[in-house]
Amino acid sequence: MKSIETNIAELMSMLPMFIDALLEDYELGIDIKLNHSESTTLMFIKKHSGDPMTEYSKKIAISKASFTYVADKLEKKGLIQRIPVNEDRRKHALILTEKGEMLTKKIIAEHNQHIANKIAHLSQDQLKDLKNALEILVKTTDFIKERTDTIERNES
Amino acid sequence: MKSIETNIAELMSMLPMFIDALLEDYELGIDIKLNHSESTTLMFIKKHSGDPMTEYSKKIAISKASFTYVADKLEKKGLIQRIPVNEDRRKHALILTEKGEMLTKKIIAEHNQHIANKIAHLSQDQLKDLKNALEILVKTTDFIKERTDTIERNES
DNA sequence: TTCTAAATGTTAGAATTCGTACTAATATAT
DNA sequence: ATATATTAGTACGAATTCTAACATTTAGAA
Repeated sequence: MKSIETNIAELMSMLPMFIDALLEDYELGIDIKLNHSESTTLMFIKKHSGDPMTEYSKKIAISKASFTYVADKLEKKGLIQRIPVNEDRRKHALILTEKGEMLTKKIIAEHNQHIANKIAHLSQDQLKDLKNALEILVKTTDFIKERTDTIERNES
Repeated sequence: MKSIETNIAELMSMLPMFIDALLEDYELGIDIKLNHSESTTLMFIKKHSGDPMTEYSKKIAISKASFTYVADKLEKKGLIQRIPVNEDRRKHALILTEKGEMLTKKIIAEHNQHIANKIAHLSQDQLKDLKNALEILVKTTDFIKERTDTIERNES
């Protein structure tokens, strides 16, 4: 009999396949070429604008160094702007340009539609279960991160 | 009021952060250098040995072209072997070598321990909820994949 | 203060992944 | 039976991500 922790560890390994299944065949019908990191970044900025760059790099789960590359590309395409933060001159907040705003609206609509199509044949009960499951993961993420932060503070 | 499908689409974007939170600081205490794709592949082969390469590439969610690179590295390190499949000579089954078996045991133990540490402060109820949530995602993955396969067959 | 440690973002080069095209083998249709 | 389409895996160049090292700025301690 495996422990529940072991069960969870094993189930974790299936998550990339879940994400892949839901994003399969996802292609943006827009004129500007954007990869997944770029479009996801735009969506995060639209949802919560003006955060420093490291914040977004954590959300799309790439290193801050890699995120510099993503931000450069989005800036060159005229979709975002780096804004120096007065209170902390190390930080650079990101905001959408006018062009970025308009494009991101389309991206979000297409993204939501794509996912909706993928789960269109699920029953209402299955949809509710799926939504609840994802909410559990979000809560768990917060819980783990809070704890991690606390530990790090105590160590210093 | 957003539709449940839209809620799900938005929640989806948090999954990479969830995975990241649970794998943070994960380092293998073994003498051979392995990246995440390599160690995950070994664990999948140990769990279900002898599948053709494409099967594993789907599980770790990289393209089959990229998986060739991963398999090459594991083979050069003496951890796996490509075995030609008689019934279908296009396919190459993967199996662990003796060395690969031994190493993968350690990897699995360390992986499970790492996850266990990350969720150690969750209550029993939280653990149950998390396990159930992950199981829902696995079921949903299967459901979506079945449906997709059916659609593809009908289109041809 | 003043020294030290930590955080933010960038750079450079290596490692990994991707997209496309290709060969070989199999499945399907006519 | 033959032609056509699909599948498994690989090769190669481009794109993306990573790690390590760095400058700058801020936070904390002595």
